[in-house]
Amino acid sequence: MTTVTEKTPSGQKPDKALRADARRNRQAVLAAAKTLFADQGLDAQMPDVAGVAKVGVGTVYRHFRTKDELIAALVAERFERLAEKAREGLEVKDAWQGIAEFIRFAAQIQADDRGLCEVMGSRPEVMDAAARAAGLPELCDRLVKRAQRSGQLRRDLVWEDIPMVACGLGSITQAAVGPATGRWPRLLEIILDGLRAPGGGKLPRAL
Amino acid sequence: MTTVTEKTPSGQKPDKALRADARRNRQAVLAAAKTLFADQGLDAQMPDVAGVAKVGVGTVYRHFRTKDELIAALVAERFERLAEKAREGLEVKDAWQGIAEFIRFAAQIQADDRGLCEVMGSRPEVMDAAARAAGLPELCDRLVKRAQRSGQLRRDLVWEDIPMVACGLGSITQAAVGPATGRWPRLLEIILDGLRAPGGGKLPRAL
DNA sequence: ACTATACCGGAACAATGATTCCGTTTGCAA
DNA sequence: TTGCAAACGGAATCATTGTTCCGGTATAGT
Repeated sequence: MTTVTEKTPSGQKPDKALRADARRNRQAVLAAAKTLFADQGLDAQMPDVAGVAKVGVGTVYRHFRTKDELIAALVAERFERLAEKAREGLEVKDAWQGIAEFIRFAAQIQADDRGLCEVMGSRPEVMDAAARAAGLPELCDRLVKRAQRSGQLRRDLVWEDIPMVACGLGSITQAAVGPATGRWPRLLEIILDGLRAPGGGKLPRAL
Repeated sequence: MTTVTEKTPSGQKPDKALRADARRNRQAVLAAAKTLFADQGLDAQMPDVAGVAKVGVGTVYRHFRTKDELIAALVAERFERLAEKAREGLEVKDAWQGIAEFIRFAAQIQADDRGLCEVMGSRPEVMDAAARAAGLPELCDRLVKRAQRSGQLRRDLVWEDIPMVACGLGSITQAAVGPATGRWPRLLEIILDGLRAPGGGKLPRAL
């Protein structure tokens, strides 16, 4: 069962033990997929991915067994970045700043990636898995608790609310109905405003 | 060109001039589609719709030329209800109550309908068209202006923000990650809280 | 009852797009 | 250099689903 030469078509970080051209192609595919899914959404097609990567479809499939697996890889990468940002947030002096920055980042990441938003909307399981893998539940929990301890975040929030808010922000960024494009950052601030602890906190509500 | 006997396969309200069984079947199809799309999302299949409606596929297609047309019909119906609610909101004594109720309703409608959320997420044009047809831009504008006049709603909101907020709430309701199901109403209240005019308004922020 | 016709059912068709297959090419270790 | 396993390309295949077609059936006016 568990041979040393185990097949790892898409495994975690097996950049080793790959022939030079293979490694290069894999990167090309990932890059192509990233931009294609980002601006065409989830129904960008595999042949197109291959095309943009200057590679045959077969090659795409050698690196990622299915379209879903490719998407999952992309999602994982995003969540990795998110988790990183969360850790940074925990370092920031001001606890509120820490969590607020994290949420802003999450919104931005989605504003830039239609595909990500669609996964969020139509495949919660995938997101959930990726989030768990990146350790986000734990990180969110810490961000929340810390900001609450400092009295700047509403007492009634729990970490599970963070993904929801992030998700909502994601679709807000995409929902730019015609003339409203670019207004989402303001809504983001309004929501953050709502998350702040009533009364408490360093920054008074009225600015 | 414009004959009196014009074909109206799916027209507005041609419930008249339809044979009894046809009218009945049309209703059945709509009902089936409503529930199927509501809980399976947009990729519920036409044959299934027919099946649930106890009707042949052909019949579905006689009433709705394409799947998109069927979806559009469903969406239109929802927006009709939404518009109605908006008009009610304009009648409510308290302007804030009026708009808040409207937004709550919009959130609920989406919480109950996965398909609607997906249309929102992946086909803004359809939504836009339906909203326009139902006169929602105008209605939202009035709701917003009225609540602002009474000093209860943030001055910097414009009607275009309402669809965005509604959209965001929609995906929040769907994003129930496992144990968080049912928490969305609280988030809704938090957001409404953020929309209230700072300082002003009848209800003081601290409860 | 009778017929013209509006409607129905569902098998068959077509299009779209993911995935497989296999002959050819390339990297690299000996 | 040479040998060969690792990779490649992309035409061909398969699966899924929306949509069409047409022989049969129900409705409503006479």
